[in-house]
Parts: sequence; C-alpha cells; structure tokens
Amino acid sequence: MKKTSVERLASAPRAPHDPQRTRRAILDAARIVFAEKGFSGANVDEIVARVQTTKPTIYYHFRSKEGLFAAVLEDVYAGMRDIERSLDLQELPAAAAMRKLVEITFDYHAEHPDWIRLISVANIHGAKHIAGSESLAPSNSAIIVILRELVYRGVREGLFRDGVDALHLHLLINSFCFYRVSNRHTWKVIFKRDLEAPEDVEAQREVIVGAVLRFLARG
Amino acid sequence: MKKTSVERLASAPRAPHDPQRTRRAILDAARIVFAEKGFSGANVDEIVARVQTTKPTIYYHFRSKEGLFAAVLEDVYAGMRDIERSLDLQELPAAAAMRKLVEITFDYHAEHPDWIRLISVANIHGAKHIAGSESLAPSNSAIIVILRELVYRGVREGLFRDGVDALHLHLLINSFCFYRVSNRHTWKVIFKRDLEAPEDVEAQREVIVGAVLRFLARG
DNA sequence: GTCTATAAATGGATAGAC
DNA sequence: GTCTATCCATTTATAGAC
Repeated sequence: MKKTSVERLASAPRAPHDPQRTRRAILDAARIVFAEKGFSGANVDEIVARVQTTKPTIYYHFRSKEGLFAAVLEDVYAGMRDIERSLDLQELPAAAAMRKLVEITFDYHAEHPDWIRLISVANIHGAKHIAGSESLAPSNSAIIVILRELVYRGVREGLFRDGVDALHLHLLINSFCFYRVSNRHTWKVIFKRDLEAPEDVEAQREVIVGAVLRFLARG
Repeated sequence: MKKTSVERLASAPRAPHDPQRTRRAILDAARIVFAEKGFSGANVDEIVARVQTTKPTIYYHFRSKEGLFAAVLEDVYAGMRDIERSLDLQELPAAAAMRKLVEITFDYHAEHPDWIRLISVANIHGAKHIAGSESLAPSNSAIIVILRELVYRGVREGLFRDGVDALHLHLLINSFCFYRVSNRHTWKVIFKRDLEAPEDVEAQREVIVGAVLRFLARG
C-alpha cells in the first residue's frame, strides 16, 4: 500500500533534511580530521563518525575526498579574511597601527593551529586543491593593500623609511606568526623548549612587533 | 645438486650484497617520495621502484614505514648540522658575521625544498617520529650556542643591544627562511606572486638580513 | 640480505532503496 | 538528500625460499 504524504509526516520522523546544516557539520568535522591527519592520512569514515552522517551524503555534497578538502580550505581562509576586514587602523598613528596589525596577526595564528596545519597540508600537496579557486585570491590579498597604505602613511608622517615592499613586509610578519605554530613540534624535540609556554609567547609577540617596527623605522 | 660457492660466484652474479649501499639508496629514494607525497600519501612500492630493491628488504632494514620515515628525518637533519658546523664566523666583525649566518641559512633553505617539506610533514604528525631520538637534540642545537656567542660579541663591540634571546633570534631568522619556501604554493595562488623569481629572491634575502641587523642594532 | 608470492586490512567510492 | 550495503583498488606487511 502506497504511503500518502500525510502518513510519511506522521511516522516517526528522523532528523529533518537540512542540507545547509549537513554541509556545515561535514565541513567542521572534516577540518578537524584533515588538520590532524593530513590529506591522505585522513579517512572519510572518521569524518562520517564525527558528523553522524554517511559516506554517500559526503560524496553527494562534495563529489570526492579532494573536493571536500578543497571546500575545507576555502572555508578556513574565510576566517582570516574576516579578521583582516575587521581591522580598524585609521584612528591610530602609523606605529601604533602597525603594532596592532602585527599583534592581531600573531594572536589569530596562535589561536588557530588547525588553520595552520591545513595550510601546511595544502602546501605539501603543491596547493593544487585551491589552484583553480578565484574566490580566494582577490579577497585575501586585501591585507596587502592595507599594509601598503599603512606604510605610506608612516612614510608621510616621517616615521617609516621609504621603499619597503608590502608583500615582503607581510612575509616577514606572517612567517614568524605561522612558523612558531607550525614547527613547534620539531622545535620542542630539538631545542627542548615549549614555544607555547605563556610567558614565552608574550616575549615572542614582542620580538615580532619589535622586529617589524625596527625594520620600518627611519634611519 | 647443491651449488658450491665457486659455482655461485661463477653464475651471472646480481648486484653483490652491500647492505650499507642498499640502506643509503633506500633512504635517498624515500626522502624524495615522502617529501613529494607526505607520510600517508607516500607508498612503499613507489620507493621500491626507485631503488630497484624489494619491499621485504626495506622492512628488513627499517622495520616499518614509520621506521623508514624516522630514519629519513634523522638523515636530513644531519645535512643542516654539517652546514652549521662549517660556519666560520670568528674572523668577521659581529655585524658581518651575522649577515653571513643569515645568508647561509637563507640559501640552505632555498636549496633544500625537500628538507623543508619533510619537516612540515613531521610537524603535521606532531613530530612523533623523532620524539624519541636523542641524537637530534644535542648536535642540532649547536646553532643556538653559536648565535648566543655572536650576539654577546656584538654587544661587547658596542654594535648590538643587550637582552636578545638567542632562541628568539633563531626563530626570527628560520621562520622567514623556512616559510618563504614551505608556503610558496599557497602564496602563489593568493597573492599571484612567485616567491622564487630570482630578482625577488635577492630582495627577500636582503629583507631578512636587514630585519635581523636592525633588530639587533643598538638604540 | 634479498628475493617471489601473497596475506590481510584499509579505505575511497558507488548502486540502489527510500 | 540521506540511508544500507557492498564493491574493489590500494597498500602495509610477512611467510618462506635462496
């Protein structure tokens, strides 16, 4: 006997279909697993177990394990984008603004080790998973424009020297903030020092702030 | 009929058993494959194909895939160790010595992308493969002693300011040299700029040399 | 120490029902 | 859009001969 739609609604309904919510939950679980195990080391069953969904559902939404990883990367980059957009540096003098920018970058990296591992994983695989993505490039390089304008402002104010390439400055800032998190495990083995010890974290923050301000200072 | 050892020697001999050579060849091939594919992505058959050996031979020498990866890591760290040992900075004034140290670090990283990928892979896996190794720590942290003495010398010469932690300085130098190689793929996608373009490489070298010297400069 | 052959398990992906 | 059940390629690892 054919069920009517009324009977379907009446019979003990499972979790209602909510594709956006499902998609979101899969992305969150996948982020954790990929960050923990790398791309090949991650296994789809483990993601399934975390989300309480099934493999076919994942493949329905993301087409393949690679598609899922690509979606995770696009998703995490959005977080950094939002931080950069929320930067409000206009009110501050150039040196104070630069200090704030470096500190926020430092803190964001320190608080998002998962993000850092994912980017490491992406680089190990030659960034092929995001190679085709046009959505990442324009919005994420906004930070370069912000940096460039801030440097110009410092030059006009007579505080900063001229001729510093904004991308090189970004490289100087990000390399430190990224590396101290990404490579903390091998550092601990080799140098017997915990880069995450709270007192030392504060000192490291001052190191990169100081290095950047001295790098830009005139004379 | 049982073969005598003379008959064995006479009959078309395969490559003679040379365990050290076999071990070396396996390590070299494994380094390439692990660097290219990560730990889980690498497959032992691919290593076998490169070396012209067999899987049981690999398992005989290294016990497991993990054991092989650990051996590769210990092996590549030795290269960096040799560079650091060969540093001869005594003749130079402190600032010139520091410049040389930074430039050599920069160049070594630039010339060894495989080494960098392997360390990234090790960190993604929490450095568990080298966690137990006591051979790595003492010899590799020699660089910290060198740095510390060089900073002291600069302070005595009145060139450098006091109070700089040698490990933080090492972090500043290495983070830049490492990151510009390790993260070049995602950078290319996001910022549309090739960090390996020869003219730009020279400029980056000057950026980190300048940043370090300005970081240390008195006043 | 190194080989051939194969065991044993894992894990990406899909067919087909609902 | 999501489920159950399963296929099948891949791949770590080893038994046993030489």
